[in-house]
Amino acid sequence: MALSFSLSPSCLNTSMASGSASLMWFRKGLRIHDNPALEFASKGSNYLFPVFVIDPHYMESDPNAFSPGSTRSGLNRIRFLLESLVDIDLSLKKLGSRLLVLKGEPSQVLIRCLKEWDVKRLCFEYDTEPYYQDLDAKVKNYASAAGIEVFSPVSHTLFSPSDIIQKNGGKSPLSYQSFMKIAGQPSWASSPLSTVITSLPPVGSLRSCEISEVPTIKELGYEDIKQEELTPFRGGESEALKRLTEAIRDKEWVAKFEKPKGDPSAFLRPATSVLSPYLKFGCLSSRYFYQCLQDIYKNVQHTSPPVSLLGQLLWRDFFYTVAFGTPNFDQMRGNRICKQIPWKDNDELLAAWREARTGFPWIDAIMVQLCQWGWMHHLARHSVACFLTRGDLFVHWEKGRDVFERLLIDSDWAINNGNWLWLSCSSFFYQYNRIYSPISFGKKYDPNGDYIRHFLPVLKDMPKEYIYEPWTAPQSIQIRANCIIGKDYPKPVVSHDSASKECKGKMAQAYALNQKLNGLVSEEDLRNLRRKLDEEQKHEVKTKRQRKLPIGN
DNA sequence: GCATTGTTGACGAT
DNA sequence: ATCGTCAACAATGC
Repeated sequence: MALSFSLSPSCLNTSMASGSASLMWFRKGLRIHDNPALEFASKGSNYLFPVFVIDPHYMESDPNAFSPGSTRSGLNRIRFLLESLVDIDLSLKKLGSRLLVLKGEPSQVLIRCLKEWDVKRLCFEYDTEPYYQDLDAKVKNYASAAGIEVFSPVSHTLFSPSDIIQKNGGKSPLSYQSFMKIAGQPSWASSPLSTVITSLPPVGSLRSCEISEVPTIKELGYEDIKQEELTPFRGGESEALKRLTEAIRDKEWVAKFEKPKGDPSAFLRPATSVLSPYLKFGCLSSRYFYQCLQDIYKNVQHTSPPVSLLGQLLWRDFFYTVAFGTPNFDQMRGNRICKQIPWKDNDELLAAWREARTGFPWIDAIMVQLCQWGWMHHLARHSVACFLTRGDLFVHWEKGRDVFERLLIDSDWAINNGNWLWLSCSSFFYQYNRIYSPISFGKKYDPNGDYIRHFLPVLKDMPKEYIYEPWTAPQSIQIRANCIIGKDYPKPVVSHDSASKECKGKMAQAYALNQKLNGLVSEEDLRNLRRKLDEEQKHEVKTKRQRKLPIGN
């Protein structure tokens, strides 16, 4: 199908003076197709400078991090980004241009480029994340003072988050249904107009700016890591379009797609499209994806949002909108939509979870897949997120969020935080009595435990009767399976039955407090509740011990 | 105030 | 495979 997006005529001012230069600043939106900023930058300019800035904060090796990578990102995602940059560089070269890679604090680098190259027009995709809101404000301030035209279109999402918030009376909708009601159809949904870029203006003189090619992982200062320990997913627009074509070739699969029915244990052929990392970096346009889906839907009976494939794109927009409209969205404190809950500060439990040694094979296998692939099925994410927070360990969702943010190749600020709020029953979803069992949830999809055997080879010879609960295997079986529990594979860090019961009790008390104080729970209120819960637990342990004592002693 | 709804729980009965 | 039960939440709409 043709790429078909129109820009409103007012955006297309082609009467620029000759000799003018435009700068296209790539951040997300690492694609040529459906890229309004790139298109606008290339129109009516004699020179085009396509720039990507390597932000040391994001890219520089950090030996103190808990996994290989920078302070903010694991190596898998850094590599995915570099692959995406190589791909866009190749595409630009085919169009008579190239990618100019620079290093440094992005606003400083950008401002220097604008001066040096006498840029008259600066184009970049609008970004709703707080980091870019701050950064972009600096760059825009400079540009407007210097008389540089700025074009910053919303093209990462289907809708403009600020439009939706405005339509909803200044607040973002807080449920999917209310979001859907307000959103309606995207403005561009039925305006097919092909805008395939066939050539680009040449890159002008670079003067004294230091430009490099896209660096390799090694050049960024990282050790080479064994291929088999890295993600099987390759970055880039070409790969994204290939994956999309493959996914939508099976029209029946697209029409019948129901997210909650997917199999989280499928790893040879994942149950979902795995387009999320490409959407995250903008290697794939969500709007192009949307139009491809509509193309298929119009001829066949199909599932509907929220469970359909289209529904997944709308979830993405939903979280982007709430995240944009909610101050302190990424933390509990000061977040008006987040329940205040006295989470435990327990680094040992957190480390056990993060390092895949909780002793629950289903949980640990998922965490290994996260570390190796940087991707796991949505329901697998639910399992481990629920386990860490309200289900078993009662560790703060922000801690789990940090681990996902670092390791996922598709980690996306709005969506990741939104889902952690959801799974921890801090917002959006509140039925804390519905807990995923770390034993039976995986078993119902994969009774043989093939997923566990693949990601936890230490358990590969454990009989299927015990693979979800290896600590219950008789010693003789453990010996035969070459896996002694407590030595080769850990014992469970908690008993799921008692831990989940305890969690439910804590959630009930925390909810009651939030309700009583109308959500205005102070640090002190939370401290008091935490103390109360600790005392109750001590008492509980004591009475249990007493019950165990032989009668008559 | 009350009924309904909410992307995806576990478990047991049919 | 589909249902009711368990125990039970908040937001929404009437």
